[in-house]
Amino acid sequence: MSDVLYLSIVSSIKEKILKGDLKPGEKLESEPQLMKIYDAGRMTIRKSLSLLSNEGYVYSVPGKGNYICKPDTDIFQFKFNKYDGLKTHIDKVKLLSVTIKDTPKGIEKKLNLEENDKIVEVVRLLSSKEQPIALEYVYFEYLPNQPVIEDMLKFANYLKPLEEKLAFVLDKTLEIGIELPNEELKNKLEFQDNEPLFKIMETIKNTSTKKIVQYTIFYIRPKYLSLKASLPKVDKSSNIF
Amino acid sequence: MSDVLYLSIVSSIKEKILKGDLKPGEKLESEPQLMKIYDAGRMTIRKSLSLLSNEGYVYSVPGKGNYICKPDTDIFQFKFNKYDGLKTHIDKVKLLSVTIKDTPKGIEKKLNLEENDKIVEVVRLLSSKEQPIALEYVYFEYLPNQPVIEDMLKFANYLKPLEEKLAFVLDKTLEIGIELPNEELKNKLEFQDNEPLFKIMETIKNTSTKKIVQYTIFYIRPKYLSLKASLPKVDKSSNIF
DNA sequence: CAGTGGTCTAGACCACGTG
DNA sequence: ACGTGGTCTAGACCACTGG
Repeated sequence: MSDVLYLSIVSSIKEKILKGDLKPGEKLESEPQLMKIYDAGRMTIRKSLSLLSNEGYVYSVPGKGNYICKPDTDIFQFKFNKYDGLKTHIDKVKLLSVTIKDTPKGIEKKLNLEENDKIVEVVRLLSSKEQPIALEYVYFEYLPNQPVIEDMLKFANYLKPLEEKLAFVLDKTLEIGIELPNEELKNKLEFQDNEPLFKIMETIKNTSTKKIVQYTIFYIRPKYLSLKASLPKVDKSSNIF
Repeated sequence: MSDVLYLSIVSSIKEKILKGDLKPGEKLESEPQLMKIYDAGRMTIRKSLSLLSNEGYVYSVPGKGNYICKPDTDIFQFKFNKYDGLKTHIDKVKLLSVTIKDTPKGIEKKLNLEENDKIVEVVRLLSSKEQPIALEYVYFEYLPNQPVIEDMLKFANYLKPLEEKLAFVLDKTLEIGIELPNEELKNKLEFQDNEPLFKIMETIKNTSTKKIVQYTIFYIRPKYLSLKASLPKVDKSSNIF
């Protein structure tokens, strides 16, 4: 029960679905019927249906009716940030190298570049107070006259401000894999056993220009990374309907 | 440009955001102003704002105004299904064992069970035409007089029908880790090197009863599992607003 | 054809935030 | 007091679906 009519209608219908009175695929009462049932105007009913639709409970077919969804339980959602989402606080970010290369092996396809283009490779080591945790390789197109180096030294996540500015145009993709470390990785991460590492590949693409802005490979020891996902929750925070 | 007024308003405002004329944090024109700008009624303007809100472009503060969002770029979404989401088709599902145990070590906390409760452990091997791909341990409470065994033998995913019926009440959680296989895992998956495995832990909880319905550990060779995630896309499929 | 959902308007009242 | 967004209504017209 809510003091707002359309929310109380939402609760009522949701309860019927949860109790099983309304089953996936079944048709709801028509909107004129719902108006009578809940003593509400049409737009109020439709606001309720809109909310239920956003939350994945209901869909509608023009000319036919409103129906209960058969929900997809296979979509998981997880919040992930290379720097904030770790189990340990990152105390040090050490810039190992910044290299301008002109023959990137294996990476050129990822960045959609021509053969003559140059790319910047940034290698950074992330450590807690005690020990190294992760190694990061960042690749992006080399554009002369762009002073990125200073920002890289200053900020753990130097792309963050850019991301917030361009966020609506950026499309990020993650791929998670496993890799057994080679000697270089072992040395840089300062361990000697054959502990496998998470290999996280992040691609950032500008959807306007269709170009890949950045490609990152992130190696991290599993004990420091928590990869938890859950079914997407719909935020009811919005009041606009 | 769309033949539907509120959609054309959405496009117009979205374009302004993408071009950078409207920046995150900035205030939109007030609703009465927007009514004049677009020559539309209030509810039409609000429908547009509603859509923009659902897609993460706009939020509103009662008594103040509508604002451009500072989007969160750290939430990734991926579609995952233990059985359909693999790189290889699963040809065989071999039931290795079904055991009723009364002292589950390490699992009892996960299932919120009392000490005297019994649980069922189901071990299954999933194989392609050529070779074993994944090993699965499923744990759930043992309830006498419930013939689950037959279903388990018949269906690769025996919980699937149940899931679809109860989907609105089920809360699924995934955790992804890495594990170096012990001898048992190596033998069952028929390989001898030290290839690390994805360890995927799935918890299924009934949100009504607050009980954990099922806990699954899924070991899979990395070459057969594709774990790709992207920023959540908002489906504009819904016509209810 | 009647019934359904989709779009849109004009207008009302409220609670909230700022002066 | 005024402007803002939040809720709600009554009524209109349209396109689509079904018998």
